[in-house]
Amino acid sequence: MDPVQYTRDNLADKLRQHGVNPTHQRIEIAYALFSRQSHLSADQVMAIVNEKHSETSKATVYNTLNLFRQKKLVREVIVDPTKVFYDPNTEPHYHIYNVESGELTDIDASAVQISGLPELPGGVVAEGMDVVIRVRPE
Amino acid sequence: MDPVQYTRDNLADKLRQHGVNPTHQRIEIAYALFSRQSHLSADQVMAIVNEKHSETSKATVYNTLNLFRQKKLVREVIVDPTKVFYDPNTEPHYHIYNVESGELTDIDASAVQISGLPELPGGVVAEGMDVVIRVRPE
DNA sequence: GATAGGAATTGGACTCTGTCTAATTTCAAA
DNA sequence: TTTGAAATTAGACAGAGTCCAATTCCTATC
Repeated sequence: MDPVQYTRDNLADKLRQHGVNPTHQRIEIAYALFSRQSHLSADQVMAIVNEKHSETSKATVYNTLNLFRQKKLVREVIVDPTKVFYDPNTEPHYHIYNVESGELTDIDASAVQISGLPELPGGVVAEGMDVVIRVRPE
Repeated sequence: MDPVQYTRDNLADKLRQHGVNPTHQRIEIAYALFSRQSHLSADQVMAIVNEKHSETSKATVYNTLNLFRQKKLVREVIVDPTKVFYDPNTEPHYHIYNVESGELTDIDASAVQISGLPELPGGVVAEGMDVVIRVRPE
């Protein structure tokens, strides 16, 4: 599957495999997400990418994250009403969301069994299922 | 349980039962949500409540919806990255979300079985679980 | 009825996330 | 070297939601 260690080099390949032209900015944004393997908001991506020198604009960060989503390099996680998180893990999995701290943790989907879901209404196809366990400090 | 027909009168009682002082504006907002039994955004609530005469400000709509949520009269549904929906159904249930149309449909939770979820990390308690099936037109 | 005081409501300014646009820069191919 | 499409950019803009100080509304007490 994916390499153990993400480098700018193998990320460039990954982008190409998904039909994304690997520019400097796109590689840096991909590196921010994949090297951490964590859920980042556009804001956080922006801050990481511009840590050393300002090199990527807000517009590019948003353009790129939307492009990555379309090309299925990342997945959106919608749990916080104020911002979207981007998840570099595109394997089926679920989330634990701490509503106080905003912390987001993965749950492996392979162990989870869900049964008894109804038929979908006619004319639509499932795109995915999100499961979020909302928790708060005891 | 809840009355078959919601009236402004029995909604005032319902508010009181949840520790909410039933003012004119709060009753109208409750009526908008409960009489329709559908998922509304703050914007939609605002429009409904001010349909005939302008009688409730934006600040009050937001204040009231947040109060209703705290008092567990309604539940937030977070599926659309741009706005929160408020759901007058506080029984456990899940959702089908049409990402094209924005349409939100309930799934009865009692028929659904979910097993194999991991232990929660220490120091937190579950507040609820959201299940959203994202669909799009075929 | 009059008054007082806390609760609720209000307009409007403000913040924040995300989008849009027109101009500029980059880059690869010829 | 030229050229043209793709990518990036700054900054204006849009929409959801919050905040705050001022006003209005209720209710209890006299």
